[in-house]
Amino acid sequence: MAVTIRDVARASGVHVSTVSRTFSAPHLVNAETRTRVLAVAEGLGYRPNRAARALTTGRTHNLGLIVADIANPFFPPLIKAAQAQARERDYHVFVADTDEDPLLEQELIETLCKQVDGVLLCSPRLSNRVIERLRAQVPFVVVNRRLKGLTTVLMDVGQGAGVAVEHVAGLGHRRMALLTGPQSSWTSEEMLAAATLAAHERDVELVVIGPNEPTEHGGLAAAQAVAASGVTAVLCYNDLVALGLIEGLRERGVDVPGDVSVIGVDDSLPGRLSRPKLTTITMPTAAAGRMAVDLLLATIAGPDAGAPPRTTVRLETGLLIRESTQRVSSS
Amino acid sequence: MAVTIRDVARASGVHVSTVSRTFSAPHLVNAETRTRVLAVAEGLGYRPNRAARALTTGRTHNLGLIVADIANPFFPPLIKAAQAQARERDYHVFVADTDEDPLLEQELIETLCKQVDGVLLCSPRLSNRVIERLRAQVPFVVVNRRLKGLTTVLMDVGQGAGVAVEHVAGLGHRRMALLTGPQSSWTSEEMLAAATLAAHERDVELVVIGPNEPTEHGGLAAAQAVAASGVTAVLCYNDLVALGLIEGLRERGVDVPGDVSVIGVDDSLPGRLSRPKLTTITMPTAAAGRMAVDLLLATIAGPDAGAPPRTTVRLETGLLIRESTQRVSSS
DNA sequence: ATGAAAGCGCTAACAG
DNA sequence: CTGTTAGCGCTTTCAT
Repeated sequence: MAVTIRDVARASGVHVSTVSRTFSAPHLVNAETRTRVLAVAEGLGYRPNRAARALTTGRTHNLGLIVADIANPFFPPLIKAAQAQARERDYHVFVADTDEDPLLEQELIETLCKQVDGVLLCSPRLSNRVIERLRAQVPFVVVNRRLKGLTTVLMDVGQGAGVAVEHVAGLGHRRMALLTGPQSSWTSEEMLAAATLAAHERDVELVVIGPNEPTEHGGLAAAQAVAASGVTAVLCYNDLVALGLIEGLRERGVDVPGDVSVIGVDDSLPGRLSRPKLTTITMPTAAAGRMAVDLLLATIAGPDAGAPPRTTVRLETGLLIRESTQRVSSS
Repeated sequence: MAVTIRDVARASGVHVSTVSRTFSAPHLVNAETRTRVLAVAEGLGYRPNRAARALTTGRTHNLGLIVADIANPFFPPLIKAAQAQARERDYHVFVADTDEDPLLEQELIETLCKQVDGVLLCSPRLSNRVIERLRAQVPFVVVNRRLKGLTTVLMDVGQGAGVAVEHVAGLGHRRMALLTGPQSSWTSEEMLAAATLAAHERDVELVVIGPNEPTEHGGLAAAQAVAASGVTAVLCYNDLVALGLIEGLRERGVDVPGDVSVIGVDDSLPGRLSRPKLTTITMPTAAAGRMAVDLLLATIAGPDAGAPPRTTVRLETGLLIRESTQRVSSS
């Protein structure tokens, strides 16, 4: 077995509780004793057993991070940032992929919750009812979904969508399409609402096409409808859809941005590396990940720690203009 | 507090040990009692506390997964697969990103190891010496690095590189470059060795350029050297480097694949969606993730479980020919 | 087949 | 400031 607190106690001639204090409340122990114990612990290669500690403190110092699809390029930067922030705060994080399956998501939360102090739910597919029930078991912070009474981090894609429509209108486009995402997506709803409003204001006609699968296949499949719609600009649910659409349009002899301007959402790696470089709405995924972790930790600490119990943080998005949008051709 | 085994015992009128058995050794308990206990547990929403269980059994049912960079598109499919496989086996997984920092990697392993039954090390940056020392603390399985006496999952990129050189030679190229990766990368060394051999056999001149940063920036930065080298084909450390290179060449008026053919490694999403579609060596990342988890679990179970203690699994790679390679122009 | 009791590694009052 | 004493939730002999 590994070296325990008991070994350290014996080797340094003090009681276990003193060793314990040395690690969890150093100020309560004599400086001399402390350094001695520390030295012995170091020498023995002692590492506190967090699971055992959790048993008495009720704090595991672990977080759960649940996402729909790790392989979706939107998530890795978020996971990376959340994980880094957690480590900074001395927390480890379980990462789980639900494969877009609500039942699996629920099962995961339930088995995980005994082992974590809180759970980060990213773009959850679970029904509000279930989330409501689960939150009694473990603190939640939700990313990119609006949920009454829960701490939430939102990336304000609506704002970005508005700016995108402005951009397109400014380039002279009068007729544009919006490729929506999955039915249950909060992001998609936000985009729809904001784009509708902005289009109306700028007197741009908006054609809504969807729902679409949130992948390149979704975009590819929508190319037919886009080509037939006669629009000269398209705002897509995400970069993947945009990239798939561009591919589909190309197959039909429609040039981007020559004939049609295309805008994505996420500023994902594929969009940055594609040709033409994708104009896209930037999502503050890393900031959202860090923020979500801090809010979760604050929630865990409890209201006594001066943390606002239920907050909704709205992070700004931006429009990154690259090569896939251009002035409408004067044909 | 949450509902414990004690609550279930009280509510179903049996002793805690019986409840415990109901979950961990069902066959040792009377069928009638078992169903009753199960029903009560279900009704109370009882979930065993894995951390507490770990304290007595020594098995946490958790795995650690350590990668250099979650945001590198090579890793997400591997993480996803490993995580899914682990869940299948009733294991949860901690995911940690080392930011390519060996010290952080070591620290992570040391704090994690008390909470996991084993660790999956993906493309570790740690020195062999340190790994050697750490393996005493916790079972390891290493992905994409050759390590004496450790269970290892290798993706045979050397084989793929050989095929790639064949492909290029078959297209009439007589002079090609290899953009290597980071100094410490096993993958890079394998590619170098195999490409050198294959080039020699096919009487192709091989120019080695590197080391390069394993990102699009690395490729971009190498474009100058590639353009100056006068090669007509380039095999790159990974897709990102290839994509960066293509971008850099384009800026210099060099067309891909018109003037230069480019091959990447990974079959990552950006390569699939870029233009021209990248010819690439496919890496069996998902299979490697699943395999690594199963080998790790076997290692944990111990040699008594009939598992080969130290295996080296070599997974085949392939060449996916798309649009970034073509017959050498007869100029 | 079930109960009793001890203990996993650690923390948390409570004494002293 | 340090030692004593209980447990945290669960498994595991050992009895019964």
